[in-house]
Amino acid sequence: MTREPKTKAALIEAAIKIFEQKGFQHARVSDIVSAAGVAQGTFYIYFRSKEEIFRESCNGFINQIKEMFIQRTKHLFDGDTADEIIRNLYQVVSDIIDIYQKNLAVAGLLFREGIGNGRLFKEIYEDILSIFLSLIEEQIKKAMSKGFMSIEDTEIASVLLFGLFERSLFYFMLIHQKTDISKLKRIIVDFVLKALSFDYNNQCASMPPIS
Amino acid sequence: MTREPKTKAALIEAAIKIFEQKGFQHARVSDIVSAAGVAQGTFYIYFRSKEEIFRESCNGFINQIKEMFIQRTKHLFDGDTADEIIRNLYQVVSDIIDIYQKNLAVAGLLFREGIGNGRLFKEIYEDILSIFLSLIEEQIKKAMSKGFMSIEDTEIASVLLFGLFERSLFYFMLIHQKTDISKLKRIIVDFVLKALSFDYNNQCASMPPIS
Amino acid sequence: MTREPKTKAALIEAAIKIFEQKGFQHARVSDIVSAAGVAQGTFYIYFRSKEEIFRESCNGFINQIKEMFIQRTKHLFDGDTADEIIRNLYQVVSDIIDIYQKNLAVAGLLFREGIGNGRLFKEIYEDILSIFLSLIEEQIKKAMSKGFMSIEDTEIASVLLFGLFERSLFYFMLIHQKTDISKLKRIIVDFVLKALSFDYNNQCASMPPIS
Amino acid sequence: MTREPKTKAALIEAAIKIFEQKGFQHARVSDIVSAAGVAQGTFYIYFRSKEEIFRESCNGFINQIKEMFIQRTKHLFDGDTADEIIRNLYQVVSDIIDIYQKNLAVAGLLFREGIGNGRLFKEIYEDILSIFLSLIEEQIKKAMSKGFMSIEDTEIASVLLFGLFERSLFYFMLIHQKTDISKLKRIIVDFVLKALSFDYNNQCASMPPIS
DNA sequence: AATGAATGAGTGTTCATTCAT
DNA sequence: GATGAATGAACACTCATTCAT
Repeated sequence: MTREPKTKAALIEAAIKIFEQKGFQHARVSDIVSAAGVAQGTFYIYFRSKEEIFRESCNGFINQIKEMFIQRTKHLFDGDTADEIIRNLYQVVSDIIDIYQKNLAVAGLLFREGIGNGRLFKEIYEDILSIFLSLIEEQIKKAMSKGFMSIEDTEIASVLLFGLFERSLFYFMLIHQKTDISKLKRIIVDFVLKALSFDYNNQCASMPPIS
Repeated sequence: MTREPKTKAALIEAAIKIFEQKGFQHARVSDIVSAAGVAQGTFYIYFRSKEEIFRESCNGFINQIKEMFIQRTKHLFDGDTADEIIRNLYQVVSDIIDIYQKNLAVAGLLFREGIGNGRLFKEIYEDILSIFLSLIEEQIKKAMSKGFMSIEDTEIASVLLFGLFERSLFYFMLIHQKTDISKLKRIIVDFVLKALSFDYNNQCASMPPIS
Repeated sequence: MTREPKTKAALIEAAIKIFEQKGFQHARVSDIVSAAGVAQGTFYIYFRSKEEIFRESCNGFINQIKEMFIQRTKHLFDGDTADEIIRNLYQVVSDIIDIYQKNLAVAGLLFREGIGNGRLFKEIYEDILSIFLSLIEEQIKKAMSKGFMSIEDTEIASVLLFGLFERSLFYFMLIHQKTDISKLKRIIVDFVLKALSFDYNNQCASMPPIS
Repeated sequence: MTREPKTKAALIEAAIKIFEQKGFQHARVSDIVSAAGVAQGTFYIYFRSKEEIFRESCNGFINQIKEMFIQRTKHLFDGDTADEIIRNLYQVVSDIIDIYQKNLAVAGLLFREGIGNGRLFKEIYEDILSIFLSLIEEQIKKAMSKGFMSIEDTEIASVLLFGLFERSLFYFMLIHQKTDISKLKRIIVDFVLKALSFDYNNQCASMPPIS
């Protein structure tokens, strides 16, 4: 386990704070270092540039979501009843939102500042996009093979799902921060399943009482 | 009606081209004026700042979509059969995508560069968001009152729909420009209607053969 | 005739002064612009970089010497008596030294600062070197063909002459500024002619009383 | 006699290599230490500054030439025939060139980088200049007193000789490395002697067959 | 309306040097 | 002696904006 030096962690923490406050463009490296309590030059021991610390600042969040998603979806369709699958899906949605909430500052960075700024965008946002699109598509295909749903074009469906997720979290977490989160989770699951022509069968698809 | 002077139009055209090439941040006013074939100072006769020309560059596109949307949705639920509504909705989706396609450069500006960049974002993107969210929500309420669908929370539904639209067009028009557009239109309509628990009734909801 | 803008000339003049005082490395662009009485940004209208103004500062001097040399040596060996040639050569030497003296600051720049500083050196000094070596060699060959001297290797001779000139002017003009210049001119001519086995014949090679 | 510690020697060796590659200005202390395989801080145990290691890097070469010159010229005019003196002078020239060749990297440093760079120049180059000028002048006076030559101004003559030597070695060793060295040695001796009005008498001044 | 030379505030980055371990 | 993380002063260069013509 390579211990991240304290200084680097302090710089990242400071960077997130400053980027959030001023936006990427208006954040000065000098703001970051003074917030981190280190000297100007120290910054360049750990980061090649302001862009690099931006990227690294986003990584923790991206990786958390990615890993969680991969873990949680492994057994998403292991159950055989619709009910089980609904519960599983709810869990995934719930976890994504929780991670989003715990990393609100970074999420803001990523979806507000990361998009735009030319170079940064291409490397960060489009990466995330392609990673999640393939993860989502994989799950849809699995669901289809298990007979839970029938979709004409899995790529298009994945993109629609991604967009629906990304922008709604962006809106409700960052712009309009007042919604009842557990209601949001429930509605998203329902919306998604219906949109994907999920076969609710004759089972009573009651939402789980999970927080 | 004062016609836009030639010079101003040339500047906007040049700005779109340069913003598209280099992104807002890296586009220089000097790039824009030299692309437009006018002098530095001329720029400031027509625009107060680089931000202003950015905003004005986006306006045509935003207004086209907004006006079309308002016109087309006026009679969206005037029909009484599901089939008519499906046709109407398809028309709206189709028109949005067509306008998007005709303004690809500006759409790219708006959804790539407009998001982010602090000040610009707040003023442009969140404006669009709130305008479209209320327009969408209004339609959903109309649909509910006509008995075509039943939605738990119309605000959340609007946000989900907006996100689904915005990001999917962004993806298929700007990043991954190879999808069969008419198929995309059809699938979006279907996806949206299912997600909104649209009551297809016992009618044969065949998609119209419209281009 | 393209008029050099006043501002550019002022910048070059200021640059020469500042470079002379502080050396290339320690001269700040801000020193130069404030000496020239213009704004920081104005510098970059006329020069791409600090290096570029250095190069341009040297050009006037280099070109003066080069043109004079070419003009003066055209008829260097037109005379048929040794005496005439000695007079002509004296004229060349004298003119070089006069130009050197009139451009002492720039000459100092070139031979003190221009050598070294990696990139600058290669482009400026070695250019001058090759230009003058070929000009000198050409003259030596002419002198040989006219029978005034007999040299084993004209390239080596040119290099020796160039070095002898360059360093002695450097020394007597810039380091040790107290020598009797007309004596120096006379001795250089004599030194050079002897070194090149010039055939003084039986003529009385009295130096001309030219200033 | 305290032997130079290994580390110091490694640093000097590395410094010469890096200075040669990048030039003094662009050589970083960090380049030198990493080439020497030691830590940043170690550098400052042995050298007060980047300038100091530059100076020390040049010292070996300068001292070698100086010592050789002093030794070899002790008996330069001990012989009474011109032939002996020619042989002796050839030996000096030959030894200088050999030392130059064995220290090509350092010689390059000194004559490319050492000149220029303000402070460094004054302390290093002008030192060398004055040392060698006095050594040369001393020899010329000795030669005059022995009746081998007759010179109007020994200082000017010394400067001319120094320049001729320095620049020609610089040129043929560092810029244009293809000349026949033994030919160069022979021609320099001849050039110098003629320039100094050396009295070849009626002796057969055959060059020695030394390599 | 148009010009384009001039402005000058703003900042990312470098790197020689230090010092606690 | 050796380390290497930390320092922080220093500066070239950019470019949106202005304004006299």
